[in-house]
Amino acid sequence: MGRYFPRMTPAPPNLKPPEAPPKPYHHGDLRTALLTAAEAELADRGIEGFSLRQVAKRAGVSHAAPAHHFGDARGLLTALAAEGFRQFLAAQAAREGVADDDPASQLVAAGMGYIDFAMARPTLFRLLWQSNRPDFDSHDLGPAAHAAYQHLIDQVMAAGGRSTADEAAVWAMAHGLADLLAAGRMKTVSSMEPAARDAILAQIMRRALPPT
Amino acid sequence: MGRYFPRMTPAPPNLKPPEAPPKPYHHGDLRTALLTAAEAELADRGIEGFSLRQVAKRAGVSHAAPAHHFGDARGLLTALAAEGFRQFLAAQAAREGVADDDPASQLVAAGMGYIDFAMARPTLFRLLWQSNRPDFDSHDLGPAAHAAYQHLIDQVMAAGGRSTADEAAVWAMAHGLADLLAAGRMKTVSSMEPAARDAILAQIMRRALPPT
DNA sequence: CCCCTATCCTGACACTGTCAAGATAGGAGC
DNA sequence: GCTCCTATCTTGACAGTGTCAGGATAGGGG
Repeated sequence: MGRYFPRMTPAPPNLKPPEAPPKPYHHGDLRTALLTAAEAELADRGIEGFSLRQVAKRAGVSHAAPAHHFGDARGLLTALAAEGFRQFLAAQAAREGVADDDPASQLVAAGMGYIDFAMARPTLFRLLWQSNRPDFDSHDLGPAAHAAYQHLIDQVMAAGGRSTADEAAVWAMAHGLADLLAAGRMKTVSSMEPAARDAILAQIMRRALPPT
Repeated sequence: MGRYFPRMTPAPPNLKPPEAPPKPYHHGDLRTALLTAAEAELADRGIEGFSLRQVAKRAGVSHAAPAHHFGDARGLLTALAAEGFRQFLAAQAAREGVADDDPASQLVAAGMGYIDFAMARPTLFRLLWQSNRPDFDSHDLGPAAHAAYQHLIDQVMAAGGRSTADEAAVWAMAHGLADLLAAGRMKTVSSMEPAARDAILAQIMRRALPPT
């Protein structure tokens, strides 16, 4: 079966001068190139407009070249999501590195990293959290996904969280802010300048912290 | 252009006995039938697996019949989303009707309705909040979408909210819980029995309320 | 009774994901 | 050097998709 989404823009003529470089038969690092092209395509056309053939074209290979590395479209998106979760975790670590050492500040920092990632790469964020196209039972995506949000939960515990409610509150607050900001629906916050935005987001995150 | 997602299951033989009822040429209420079929398809195959031809088949009409009523696939999803937002608002009203009269209780009730809708119809919820396929600038979807979440904001004000942070905190908390529950990622909460789940969710929602 | 309009169908097109089969390189062994 | 083996990439095909153009059908006003 198939899906068919017409291009919104007919694409400019794009008359290519005969500048064809002697493209080698073997790419060399096609797997990485496809992942890069896939994220670019995702950002350009969205999850629902994602096309495997378009990714191949962007990487300069034939439409069936991705099959060897990823099996099918689901496999490519699964690999992309796994890599995405690792970078998602890295975004949290980056915030923690420049925050105060006390557990509450570290927890808020993790939440801020959560939000940073969502705002910087909104489509990838939605692939991680709102799509069912990747295979979350995959051998590499499964653990990667679990590790990413588990880190936030660990921080809750370190900050004195004791109940399911404590975990859920902090996670939901970070995730709700991230999702609404990634979707561009919370313009009262997203339109602020970065410093003020960070301040207000940190203040909000603290509300969800375990009551002392 | 087109998309192509293969069916995961080859579908059972489904040998039809010659029970063809004398199907009339004019359906009578095809618009409504298509919206119903569309939501069913959405629930079955997800947003990414949504197919206009499959909707038409489900409604028992030709593949091009929807065009007259909705223009294109985007038009159908836009109409479906608009109706969805109205029911989303109704879910909040239902909770408010059985809650205490004080502003804080009413606000928590609105949040619970927000979550109710997400858990009862997760795919439709994601069409409303995480998809870019509907046209949110449409004449009926635009106002419907705005009214739906604006109601929550209004409740925040009635409950003593004064700042952007107050609005954002309550909205993000309700939305974060709803989204994670709809996606089935917060199993520690979603697997609870309804009464206990409601209690813990209400407790969490109260954390986001404007500080008294 | 005629015609007009809304409604619905048929057929075509370009684009999609996937599969099968062939073409090409790169290296190991000799 | 040469052969052969394997991984990699291409080509071609197929069924399914959204959209458009044009034709068929009903139902109601004159």
